[in-house]
Amino acid sequence: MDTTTRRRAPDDTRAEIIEKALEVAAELGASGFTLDAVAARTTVSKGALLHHFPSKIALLEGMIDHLGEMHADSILAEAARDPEPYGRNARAYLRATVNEPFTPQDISIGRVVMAACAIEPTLAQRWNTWIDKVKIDDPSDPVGADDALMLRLIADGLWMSDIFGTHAVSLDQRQALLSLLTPGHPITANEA
Amino acid sequence: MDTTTRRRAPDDTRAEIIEKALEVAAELGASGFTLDAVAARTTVSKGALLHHFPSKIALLEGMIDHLGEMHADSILAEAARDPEPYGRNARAYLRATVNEPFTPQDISIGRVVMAACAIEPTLAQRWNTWIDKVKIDDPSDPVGADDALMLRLIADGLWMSDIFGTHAVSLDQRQALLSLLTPGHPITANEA
DNA sequence: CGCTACATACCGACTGGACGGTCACTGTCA
DNA sequence: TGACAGTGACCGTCCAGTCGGTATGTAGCG
Repeated sequence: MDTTTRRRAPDDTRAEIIEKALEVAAELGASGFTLDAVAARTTVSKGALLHHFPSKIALLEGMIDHLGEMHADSILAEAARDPEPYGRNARAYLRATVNEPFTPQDISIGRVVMAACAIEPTLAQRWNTWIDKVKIDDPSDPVGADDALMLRLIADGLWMSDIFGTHAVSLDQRQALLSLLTPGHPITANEA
Repeated sequence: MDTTTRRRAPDDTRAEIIEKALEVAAELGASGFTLDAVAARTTVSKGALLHHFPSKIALLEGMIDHLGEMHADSILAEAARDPEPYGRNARAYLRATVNEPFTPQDISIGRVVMAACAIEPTLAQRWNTWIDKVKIDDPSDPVGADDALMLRLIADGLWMSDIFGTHAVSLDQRQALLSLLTPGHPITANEA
């Protein structure tokens, strides 16, 4: 068993492909995101790419799983460092999603993912699955469901605004949105 | 000047093409939205289609202009029938955008527009231009800019949620979001 | 330990179809 | 007659996915 084996572990190859695919998405955008472009950037051939991801959609699924997992992790990490339990998860979701300004690469990747989800609805479902994992298992949070939803909608709207360049939202404004939820003061009218 | 002229006014043809293009978008989705499919549905040929819209992007621009104009109108209409001046425009934006549940056709068209904007950023700018027209020219509204922005982000987030099927938001919850803005009670912390 | 058999990673030229866009031409009006 | 709506066959490109083949592992077996 040689440490310099020529045949790598499949998981390594898959990981490399996804990593490079994200680079291509970041640099070339949706129109330049082709299997050939991705393969050209990896150390493996297009054949190997198709061997590990049997279709373009399968590759996008892999990318979305990767991004979804990372995003879910960062939401949980934000929640873990938030001392205030009230509305913690919703706040963490907003922080992890749009707290810091996007790089041009982030925007480009966001656009590719967005286009993919718009063209292939199953990909949108797959993303939703990842994000759904976060809000589960926190009955300890006394925040009203409506308020929590409100903050998530704000986060999503802000994300879309950043991706499409709709509104210029300052850091102060983002900060203000984070302060919306306070214990015992429901924002929306019909709390349960 | 014959009323049954065989050569129609160009504007009529353009209008028909855009109308039929939206039908194709509604029924076939982003992957089925091709120039051939659009031409096949109109009374004119593909050549005429390309005569009026010299490229696919030009056609999408025409569709976005159409949708943007209609949407801006319906926002203004909502605003006009709202007796409460405080936050009127922001509320109207939310109402016009996501007050009533989307039909599958609406969702499909939304996805096509979304994909187009994600792939071709200039289209996103074009949409923004239409929507920007609404918030202009209302210095009479005393609502804080931050609160107005908040409601717009909620509306956008809700729109995206409807398009991607992320959250199931009840009519009651939508109603509650409309009640967020009340005079003299800023929601966000740092009102000007 | 070889030897065989099979599985899997990988290669890259090729294909087949989709699709955006062109063009030479006709018909119709002012 | 010039300008323009409109035609539809055609073209060129792009690109996802295929396929025959090679290289490199591993498992069984005497």
